[in-house]
Amino acid sequence: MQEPTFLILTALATGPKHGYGVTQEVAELSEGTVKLRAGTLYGALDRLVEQELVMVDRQEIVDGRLRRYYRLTDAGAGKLAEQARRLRKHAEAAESRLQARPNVAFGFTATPFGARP
Amino acid sequence: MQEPTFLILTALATGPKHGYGVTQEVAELSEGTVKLRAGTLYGALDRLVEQELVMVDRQEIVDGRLRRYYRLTDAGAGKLAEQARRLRKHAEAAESRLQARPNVAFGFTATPFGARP
DNA sequence: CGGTATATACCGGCAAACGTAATCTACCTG
DNA sequence: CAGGTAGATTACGTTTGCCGGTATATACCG
Repeated sequence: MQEPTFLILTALATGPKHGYGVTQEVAELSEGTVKLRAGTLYGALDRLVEQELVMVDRQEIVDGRLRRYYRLTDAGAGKLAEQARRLRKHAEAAESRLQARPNVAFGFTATPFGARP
Repeated sequence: MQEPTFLILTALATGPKHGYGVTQEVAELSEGTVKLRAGTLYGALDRLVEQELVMVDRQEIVDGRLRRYYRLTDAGAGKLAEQARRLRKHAEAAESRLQARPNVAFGFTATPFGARP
């Protein structure tokens, strides 16, 4: 599972949202670093529905525009929990290994012989 | 950056390793869940070298076989640190949201009306 | 002698994300 | 009232990067 997909599931964890709402929620929870494009968003949602990690909650028509709400299934919540644990483990592994690494504490220090800037 | 790539950088954080060594290290640090295939490994290494996140440290010939060691560049270590922080944030966001979610505390509880098992 | 472990190279396939444009309505601004 | 912005989804082509398999080569073990 890739990052956009993971974040979509995370956004849906607090309750049903429609596609556009997911985009906003993802932008927020990622501190503005991830802005989902339409292609990514709806493509991922379709796949998630197919995999039954997400389902269509309901749909409304507001101002003549369709608004389709999605929500996590139990399987989706389970999958998200599993993936979150996985990510955390990986992040911890990386961070502890980086600490053990003497050089490059903050930004730029010793670039060993022969390396370019 | 995807998971295999992230794990390759993590494996190299403790010091230079050759390709095969990276595979083993990744299998270990991921608790056996990620076993890199040759195509994935060398493809990713080539890309990382091109992006200058990793560089060839040295190469030896052992038993007539080439053994090429790779190591993290400073840029690579920086990128890894950044990505690790990112992953941790995402994992935290997901986990706190899942806690806030009442049903599905442990595995299987209330499956709302109309959902299949 | 055959299988397994160590190591890397190469290549085609494919899923997913990326990017952009098109569409439609409501609302605000000059 | 024209024109831009925000909301919301659909559609389509491109690119990226992982996946799987095959090939190659040597050493060691049973």
